[in-house]
Amino acid sequence: MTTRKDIAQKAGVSVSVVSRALNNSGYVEASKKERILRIAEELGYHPNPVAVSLMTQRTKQILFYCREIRNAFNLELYEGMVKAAKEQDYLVMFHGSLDFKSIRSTMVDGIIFPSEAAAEIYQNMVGKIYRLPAVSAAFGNTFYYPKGMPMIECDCWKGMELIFQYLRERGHHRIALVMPYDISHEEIRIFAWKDQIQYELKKDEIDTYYLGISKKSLPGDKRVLEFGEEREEGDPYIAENFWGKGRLAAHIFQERRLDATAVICFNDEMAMGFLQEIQKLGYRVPENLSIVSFDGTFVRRYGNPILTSLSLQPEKIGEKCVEILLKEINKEPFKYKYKLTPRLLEGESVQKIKR
Amino acid sequence: MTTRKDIAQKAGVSVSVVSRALNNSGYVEASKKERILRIAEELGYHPNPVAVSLMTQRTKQILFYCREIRNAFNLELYEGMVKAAKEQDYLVMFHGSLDFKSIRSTMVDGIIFPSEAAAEIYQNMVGKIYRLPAVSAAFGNTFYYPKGMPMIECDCWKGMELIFQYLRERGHHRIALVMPYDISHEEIRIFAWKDQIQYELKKDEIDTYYLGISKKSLPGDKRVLEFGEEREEGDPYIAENFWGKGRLAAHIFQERRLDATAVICFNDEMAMGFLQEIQKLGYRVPENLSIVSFDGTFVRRYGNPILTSLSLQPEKIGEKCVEILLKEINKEPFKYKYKLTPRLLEGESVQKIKR
DNA sequence: GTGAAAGCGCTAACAC
DNA sequence: GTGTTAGCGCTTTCAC
Repeated sequence: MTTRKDIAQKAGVSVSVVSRALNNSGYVEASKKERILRIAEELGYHPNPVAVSLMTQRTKQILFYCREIRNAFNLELYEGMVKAAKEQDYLVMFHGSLDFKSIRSTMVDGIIFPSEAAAEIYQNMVGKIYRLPAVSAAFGNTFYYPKGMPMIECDCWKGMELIFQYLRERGHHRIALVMPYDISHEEIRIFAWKDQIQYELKKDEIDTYYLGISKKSLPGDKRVLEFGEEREEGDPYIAENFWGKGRLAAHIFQERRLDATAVICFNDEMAMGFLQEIQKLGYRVPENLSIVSFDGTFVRRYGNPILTSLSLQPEKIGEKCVEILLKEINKEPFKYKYKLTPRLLEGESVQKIKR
Repeated sequence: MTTRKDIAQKAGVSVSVVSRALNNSGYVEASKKERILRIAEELGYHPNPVAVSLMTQRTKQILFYCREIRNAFNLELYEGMVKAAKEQDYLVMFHGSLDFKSIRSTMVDGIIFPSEAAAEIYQNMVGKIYRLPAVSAAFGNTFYYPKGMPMIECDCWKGMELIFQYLRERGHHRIALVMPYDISHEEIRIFAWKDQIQYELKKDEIDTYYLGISKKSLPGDKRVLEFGEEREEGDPYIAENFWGKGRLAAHIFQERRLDATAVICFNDEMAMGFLQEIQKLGYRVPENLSIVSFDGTFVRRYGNPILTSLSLQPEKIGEKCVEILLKEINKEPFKYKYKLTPRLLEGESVQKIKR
């Protein structure tokens, strides 16, 4: 690799002159400058980014600390980040198999978390001693609340309101909720659903219409697997991911003989599993049953019918995360809370029903 | 940030002693070592990765140069890379919005390309002057052939043979091919299909059963968009991506009134679009029409019915890419060609038919 | 205008 | 065993 020293030697000047010529800073005799530039070109010179980083104390890299790369929501978050980062010559690295400790031996200027939970765990483990600028995407989780980290939030509460409004306008009143968690989980979607559904369901019905796919929600049900848990051979429809949990939810829905006319799913992946399996069980979507999900990612298109989904604006969240993180890195002022408004994306999975 | 200097000062020794103590190299008096380690712990010391990189001339980072992050195949390639890289403490960066020139200001020890085409373009543009270790995933493309770069190939020819064998065993003989390219494109899947289908179709039928979704294949058809091209408002079923092209292919299939009993799709995303749209057009899958696609990624599960797909083993390719790239980086011996064998993943989209 | 020199945080050869 | 020194590739200050 050619260095500035090589160029200096060939041009018969010192390294500092080369540096000034190349960086367009300070005084350099015009003819010399030209010669230096030419030689640099000839030698195919490019500055060593590591040396520049050591000098400037900036790596121009950001880490997106995220485990689930197959989750379309995370992908779209990432796309937003890349877009915003590019404008300021930053690169975003996508990584989640890193343990928190080794983040410190990663060449980054800052770090982005995909959720309050990840952010807080990090904060407690290393954030206190290692003060790397960090921001987090957020969804109104009330349990985890990392202190001193800016949060970019999409308003899930508002989102649930929008979904209910949309469904009610189309005649739906008995509306079930499909979640990968237990009903007492500190999740804003659950609170918001309960808040809405109290007008339509009796108190003792709520538990029935809540389809929580977790061990706690379905005690003793062998079909439930936790995230990442190995599936036993031969089981036809369950899996340890959102899609598999969605499929299982369809079976539970049938087993409970629910008379719900609409189902709201935690995210698009779960909805895909639910949709597929409920159709296999003989339901027609949207004729017998309407489905709406959260997220609004591109996978909603893969459904047949295409899913109606509430966009949590992942790309915008991603962009905002980078914007704020870079402010933090550059010691510019920023706020600790940003709130984005969700938007309903109409698909084909909801039908108007007669009362 | 604490440095070794800080520790040295506090411990009353020189930086080199600290270095030796921390790196467990050379002689350090036991009691001093202990003290140094304790102070490092207290101060929350971690070595500056940039400085280490400058010193060792290794960034411990690899770049996966890839544009399409929404493509499940690329995602699974990436997952394989991450897995293999982790074992050797390497990080993989996912990036494709970088122009080739700026790769040079990225802190990486090597670079991985997702296809022969990308690899060759890079090779011609910067690879000749900038000799960064590089490898590429490959699919038997015969047009692009980057010299001097190791290629990890999954055998698409063999894959097509497997698909035909599978389909023939189930009574299929009139088999169409859905591709995002023109029939004269240098693509091994097209060659292999022609090679197989010559036994079952007459020469002048071949063009009809080839469903190429490209401007060249469908001259004057306004519904065709090139990759990345903006879609005009209001068009219901086309798009500038694999999924949209798959949907359009379904319409072409119907318009040509093809009597094919099976369709082979370029990849899972195209198959998802084709599947969805062909069902909307009234075909029943697999009862009226069977579908097989290439790739074998997780999105095949989102189909209803679940797609039967030929796995090109993306994770394994990704792992192998990293394995070879690291050999290249570490100047260990390696071969220039590695070939993986594809595997058919059965789904629900193929049915046995009576002759 | 220019070049020597110091320094970013770390390593490693070498003298003591 | 330990400290001094030079150097990785670059920037920047400061004499000249």
